[in-house]
Amino acid sequence: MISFSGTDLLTMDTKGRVAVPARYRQPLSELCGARLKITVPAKPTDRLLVLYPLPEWENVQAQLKALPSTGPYEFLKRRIVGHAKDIELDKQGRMLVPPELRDAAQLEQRIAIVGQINKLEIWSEPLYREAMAPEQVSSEDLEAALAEVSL
Amino acid sequence: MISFSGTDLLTMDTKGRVAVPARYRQPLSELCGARLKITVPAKPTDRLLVLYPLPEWENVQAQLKALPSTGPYEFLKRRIVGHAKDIELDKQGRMLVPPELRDAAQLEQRIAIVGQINKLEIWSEPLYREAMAPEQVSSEDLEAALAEVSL
DNA sequence: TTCGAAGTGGGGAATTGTGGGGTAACAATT
DNA sequence: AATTGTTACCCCACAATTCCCCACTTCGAA
Repeated sequence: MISFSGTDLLTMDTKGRVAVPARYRQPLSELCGARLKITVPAKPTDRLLVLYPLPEWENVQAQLKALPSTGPYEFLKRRIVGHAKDIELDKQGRMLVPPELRDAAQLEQRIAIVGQINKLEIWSEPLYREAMAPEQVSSEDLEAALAEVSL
Repeated sequence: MISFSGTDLLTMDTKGRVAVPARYRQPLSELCGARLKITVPAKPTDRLLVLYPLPEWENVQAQLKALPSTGPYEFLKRRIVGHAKDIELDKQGRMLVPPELRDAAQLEQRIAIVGQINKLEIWSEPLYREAMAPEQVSSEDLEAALAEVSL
């Protein structure tokens, strides 16, 4: 299985195309013929997109399917599955981000692609910087979280 | 398992390459084919990079993956995994530090590589000197910490 | 003083990211 | 059904970066 990590700062061109970082291309091609699924994240306030290799997506979808159709579960399922679209890469290794998802994540020219183990996150670069700024988390909370891991 | 210790003062060239201290090369090659992972430290205010041999990184990543996707945990995971990139050494035993990490740690020409048991730290030399200055820690705090160990 | 190992620098080829033109596919409209 | 317009995908092209190789230099040990 692939493991995604690291950030790539890229530009989305006027046609809405974004290059998938070269280091992922061969692994993705071997794993699933570079067939991917793109959708919105679980939290409606988060401004980013998530990109799964198809096998990973199957796993996500199975978990969602098992949820009851009530309240927040139904919301979650409807939101995530309802926004999910297929992605393939063109011959230069680029994906075409669907317009409605571009809007949803407020993507402009500058993009950050962030590896998160089983998925890629796609951010507007300015929004990503904001989200990663130190003041986004109190140092007490962070210290507390750090106490639970040994790095 | 390798144990890193000691400080090496080196220079990063204009292409962003830094020599890995020679005494680590053979052990690293035997342990994991000199495959490493470089990323940022947990605290967003710290200006340095951390370098793990791949087996050590697997351990770190497993711990992070187990964290919930909420509040400071999500921040921590997104930050550390999101910045982690693969490193291999060229034939002269140098690594190429990715540009976005160079920036994050404010690396310039003069670099300090500091062994820390299971990982290497990579500092800008001036920032390292600063961080190691006596006034960076209150002597009361230090005394308190010292009470917990016998050296 | 010589030798070897380690750190440093740079040339040149290959890869990667980016932009844009042309054309085929599709939808919407007349 | 014909026309128009839009979109997506192919190709080519350019620039920047990365990678590979070779070479110089410094320093300590023999």
